[in-house]
Amino acid sequence: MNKQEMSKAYSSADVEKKWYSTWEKRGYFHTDIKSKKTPYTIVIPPPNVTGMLTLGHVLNNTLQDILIRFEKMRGRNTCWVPGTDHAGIATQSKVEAQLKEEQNLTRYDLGREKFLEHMWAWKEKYGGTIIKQLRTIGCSCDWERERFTFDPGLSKAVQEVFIRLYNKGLIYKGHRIINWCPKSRTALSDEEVIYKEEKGHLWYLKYPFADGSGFVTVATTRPETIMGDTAVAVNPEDPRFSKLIGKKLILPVMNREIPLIGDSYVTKEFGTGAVKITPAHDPNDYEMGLRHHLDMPNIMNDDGTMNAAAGKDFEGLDRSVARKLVVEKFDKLGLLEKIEDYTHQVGYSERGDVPIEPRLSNQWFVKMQPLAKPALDAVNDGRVQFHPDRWIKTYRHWMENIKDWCISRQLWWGHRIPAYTCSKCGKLFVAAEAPTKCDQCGCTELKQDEDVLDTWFSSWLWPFSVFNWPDKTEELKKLYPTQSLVTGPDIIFFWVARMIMAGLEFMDEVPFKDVYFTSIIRDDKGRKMSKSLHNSPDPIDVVNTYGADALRFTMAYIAPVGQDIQYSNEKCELGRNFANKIWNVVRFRMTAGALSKNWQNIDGLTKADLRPDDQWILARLNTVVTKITQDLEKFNFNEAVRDLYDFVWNEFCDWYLESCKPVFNATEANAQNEITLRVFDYCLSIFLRLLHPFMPFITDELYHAIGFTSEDSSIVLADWPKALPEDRMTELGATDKLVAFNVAKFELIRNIRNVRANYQIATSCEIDVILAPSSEENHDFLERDTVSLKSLLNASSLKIGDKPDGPTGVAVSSIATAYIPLGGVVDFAAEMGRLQKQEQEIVQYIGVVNKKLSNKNFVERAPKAVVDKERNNITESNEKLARIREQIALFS
RNA sequence: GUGCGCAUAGUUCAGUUGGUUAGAACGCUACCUUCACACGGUAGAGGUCACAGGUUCAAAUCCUGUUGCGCAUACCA
Repeated sequence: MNKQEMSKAYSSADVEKKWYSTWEKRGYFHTDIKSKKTPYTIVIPPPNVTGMLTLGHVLNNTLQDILIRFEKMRGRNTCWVPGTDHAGIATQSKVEAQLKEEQNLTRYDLGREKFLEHMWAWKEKYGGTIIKQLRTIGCSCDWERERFTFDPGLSKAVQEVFIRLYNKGLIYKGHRIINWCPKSRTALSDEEVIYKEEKGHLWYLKYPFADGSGFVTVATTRPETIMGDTAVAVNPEDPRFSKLIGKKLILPVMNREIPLIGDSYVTKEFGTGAVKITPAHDPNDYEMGLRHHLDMPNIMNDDGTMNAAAGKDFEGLDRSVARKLVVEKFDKLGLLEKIEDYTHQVGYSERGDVPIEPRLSNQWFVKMQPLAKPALDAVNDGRVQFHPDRWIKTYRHWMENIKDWCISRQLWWGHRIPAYTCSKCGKLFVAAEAPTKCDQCGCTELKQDEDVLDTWFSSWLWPFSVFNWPDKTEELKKLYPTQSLVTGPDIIFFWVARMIMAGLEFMDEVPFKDVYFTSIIRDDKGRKMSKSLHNSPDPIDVVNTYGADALRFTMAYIAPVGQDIQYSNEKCELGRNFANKIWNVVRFRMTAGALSKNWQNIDGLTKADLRPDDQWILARLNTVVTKITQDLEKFNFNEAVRDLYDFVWNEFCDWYLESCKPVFNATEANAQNEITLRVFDYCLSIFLRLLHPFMPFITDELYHAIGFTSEDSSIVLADWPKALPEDRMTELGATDKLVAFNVAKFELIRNIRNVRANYQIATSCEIDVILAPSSEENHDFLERDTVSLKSLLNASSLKIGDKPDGPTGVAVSSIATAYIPLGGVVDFAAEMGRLQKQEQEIVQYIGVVNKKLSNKNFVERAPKAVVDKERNNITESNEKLARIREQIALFS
């Protein structure tokens, strides 16, 4: 390709499409299990199979891709396992809703078998969109290893785990109060309940004593449950009630006798000090029910409507309707004392978005404490590291207070529980296959449990089930444990903690070494992205507008470690502009001549071959290579991106590239040209590689365009740059001192340009410059660099010498005083003004430093290096001040 | 209630274990279509680092408290 073929502005669309399919076709992302390289594995947090790509996914997967590409370039045998989650409730609800809308059918109309057929057909047709979308943003997943949490292999793992835990006594069936979602009609785990603050009421209801001796008033937020009341409880130490304990009350509306009981659980100060007890519909009431041997009538159906036990007046009514009716009835009976406004937390079903109903039912549970202990240790002793590490506290708190995990769901889309019950004697069998007959009574009719398992019961096995555990596969042996997990802190309990438990329990090893928690993405007003707010941009639109590289780069740039990020599409301009910038660097390079023969290195070059700008950029490049590598090792993605951006734009383009122009443009052939081109190419090849994990598409395009790689290879396979050793840098003259000199030179140039700007002299208009160096050393340095200086200043002549006669503009900087002859246009007042402003600033600074140095404590207690530095500053500042005053004197 | 986090330029954010005169991007002002790039260049303006104390020779940085915001979590019906 030559420059003529490169458009002025970079256009991402064609480039991105072309490269992804090439990479995939050539098998770059497929892991060779036979490779001798050290493995580096990441398993993707499997998105819901029904899901569409969101910005959250973009962030999460971009960071994983950066790690994978970085480690691949560093010589690791990388493996990124992709896949999707069957997402029980979410997927089933979605399909049920669609079935209702399109055919007006419920899952019950179809029946279990037919409905599941429908589910699978739906999944084949609409599922996995997100997997295709991940390719659009450049994810280098090993697609040949794609898995699904409900595929046969993973189902086998789930079954195996269930049986093992059951046999170990860690899975049991229990009659307990669980969180019930009346919309999906299933039990939920505690983690699937989200609490929302709601403005409700506190109803004060009177319960008369059976003997007619007055009444007790209870305060409740849930009047609709009174039909299930089997007691009223008070604190036995409450003097208002203690003597009344044991008396009978009449439950109004139901006209049933219930006892007044004493239980220390009741808070005397809250409400009236008396609580209605509904054991089947409240976890605390249930506990109390057990303690006091109370009846536990269930008054609701599984869809949140009242059942026969609630009485004829209520049967069939929705819980919200029943609430109103109960209050109405109390009011009519004169038993409604008052209603207060009351703000409280109401538990909602995460997926169904309806208030959950505590419900007494038979469910399967995992005993968590024995599993939690080793998992807690693994994080405490650093076998698993969290980034940022403050999440350890959250993890610890949950693990130390862990409750048993309700794993059964009354859904159809999910792994069926491998438990069978004898229809005759009721004996329970847990096994992979249904037993042919009951070994207790000989009955051959064994019925499988109707329930399926919580989605997370398959997700928690993901880091090893994807490699076909429990089979002892080669993959499992080589690729487990994985290295890094990148996920959101919102699923620390759902997923991260449980994976650590499962890994230790079934593999005897932690599932990953590092967990990087990503930021939560908010809109530019700080609101969470959500469908209902329509503030969630479609990443695919963003890719079409700005390019995938731009989106990736911007995401990495704006995502701080452990902080929320505010996103808006416009921010992608940053990435797009940056892509355009490097595109044009290469365009520029194309005009300067053929690719250097030895661009791969700068071997053989020494100090004498290089211009100060070459030495400076090599020193900076070396620092940047080290810095970016460290940033990535420490998961400091945004720092790495910022460092790269600053280096490429503010150092390489603004200064180095500009300094190369006079060399490249020289009409007569010169030896310098060849050397400078080589340094240029060397730098370019390195920062394109550093950039590749962040912007894979454009970097490969440019790597090919310039000829750093052959048509049949790719930057994907290139080596990660290594910093040169210090003694080599010294040989090249790329020392700290040189860098300091060059930076001072830039300051000088800026000062002169400032004079230019003040006189409104166009950049295109040439000027004459005379430099009076402030020392012998600076003199030598500047003399060596006149070509570059001349070009950067667009000077027609540049001399080193004394102040010329006649009026001049003046720029005083640390290494030299510059005179710019301006003929008759010198504005004395303006020159004076600028010099005086400069004088004022420096005098102020000298004051501050002098104050420090005259402080005995500072000189005595501060480290010597700090004091010396300040002394040096004051010497330099005084010298500069003298020169400024000299100029002022000339103008007065 | 408890825990965690945040507060720096008009806006969005950097600022590593305390140590030059606190930086960037976007926006703003002036000039420039110069042969890499107007998705650009040059030069600028803009900050009492939320507030009040404390530790220190030295605090945006460490400690305490206050205020405001966000998140997580808890059985107060």
